[in-house]
Amino acid sequence: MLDIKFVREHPDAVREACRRKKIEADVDGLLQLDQRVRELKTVFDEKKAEQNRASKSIGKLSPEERPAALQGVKTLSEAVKDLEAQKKEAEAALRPLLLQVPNIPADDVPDGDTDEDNVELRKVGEPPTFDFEIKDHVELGRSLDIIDIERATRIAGSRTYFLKNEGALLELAVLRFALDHMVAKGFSPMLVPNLVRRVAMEGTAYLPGGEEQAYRTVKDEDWLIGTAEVPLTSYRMGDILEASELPVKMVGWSNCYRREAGTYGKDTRGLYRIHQFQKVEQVVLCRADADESLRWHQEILANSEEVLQALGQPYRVVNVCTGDLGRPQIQKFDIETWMPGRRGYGETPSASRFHDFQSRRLDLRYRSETDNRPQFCHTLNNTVIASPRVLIPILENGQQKDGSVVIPEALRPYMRGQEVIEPKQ
RNA sequence: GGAGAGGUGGCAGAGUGGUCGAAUGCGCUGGAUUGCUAAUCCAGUGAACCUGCUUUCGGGUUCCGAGGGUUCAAAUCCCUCCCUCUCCGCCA
Repeated sequence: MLDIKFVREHPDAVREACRRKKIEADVDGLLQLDQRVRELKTVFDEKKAEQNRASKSIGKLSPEERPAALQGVKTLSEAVKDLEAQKKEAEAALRPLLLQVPNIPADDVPDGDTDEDNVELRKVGEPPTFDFEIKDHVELGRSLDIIDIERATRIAGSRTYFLKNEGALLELAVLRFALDHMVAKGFSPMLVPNLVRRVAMEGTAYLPGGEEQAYRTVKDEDWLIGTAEVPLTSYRMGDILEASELPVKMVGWSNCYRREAGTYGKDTRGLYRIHQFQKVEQVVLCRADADESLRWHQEILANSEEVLQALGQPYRVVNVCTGDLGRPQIQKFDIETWMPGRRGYGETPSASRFHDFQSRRLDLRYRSETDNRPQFCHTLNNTVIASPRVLIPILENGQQKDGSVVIPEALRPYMRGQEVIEPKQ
């Protein structure tokens, strides 16, 4: 959610943002309503002040003097009530309009319609070449006896899986490796609620709008998180932080649940697009300073790149274009890892910065040391690693002619030193 | 699941129709004192919004969980909802 003052003062920037992001928002209607709200407020304030003065003086009157004075104030009070109703109605209509308004994309976000227009910033690592016919992760998972999708489907439906044997250990290894990497960088490790109230979903801007994408419990209205970003960013909701507490650097580990509605027939094979996975996620809360925000954006992006590099995975970084950017983001960098089975790069981590778009909804503020007024924090987040999706490149890139898979060195300490996963049959 | 208690400023915690944006304590800021630190003393210290010949100065409105009601007047009375806690039961 943007500051209404900002919209008022920079309507053209807001219209430009709508145009670039291809998001509809009634900016003119919003501005007209804002004007009306302020006019009503001025009139209401004046009348109410008059009433307050009159009321106050009644308290000081003697019992004999009161009845006469009461008559006059009563009509005044009725007029005030009427004005208040009008004002409230206008204010209530304002919020939904404001919620439609997208955040302003950064200048260096490329224009475009879909992810095909995302701009590649850099490639790191060379996709491996194979002198044999490669298997994809589904085939490898079966021959190594580490992934079972068929049986999962029987008991849990589409887009589900079992990880077993080294598959289970490999997932825990990669997650733990990612977590340790972030803890070494000063991020606080957090195990978070996976089931949250509506406020947290709304505060992080997943609701309203994302109802179809999230699971909800039937008896209580609780939501299964699609990412640890939800509880982590909401963690200090409603607080006024001391400036000395910033930046808040957190790394959370959670299960993530996504309905993947509207994706029927898309990415149906294997572990790419599934209903449940585990993710290590980094979240930063920092001062309301665009430059500082940008520096953190680069840093959290680098953190995730370091993890992929340590795992020896070839990847590229793309600057996500306006049409593929969500409403809340200023800018987003996706990291795409080479997946031989797809003969291309597949999305893995995704680093976003929001400025105060989320914190305004969450009422997440800090008291700056310069001027003493509370200000909204800036929020950022990035995936460190999401599994089992990351197992796809690890298995596919690491496969050998004999059907075995080499475990990245960085993970071996978490696998009791195991170097290779051998085929079972 | 059964019974009860409660939601007040950065925090703790008074306040049960007007003198309450709200006592007191802690914290914080400034000052005094002080070999240093601590302690002590004095002063200040909520937020949002509107507005004033945008002047580190003023005026106003709103906010005591949320929403509604009673009243000239509500933190205080009534209703609805949300949330938290305690005890009992059940249980990983």
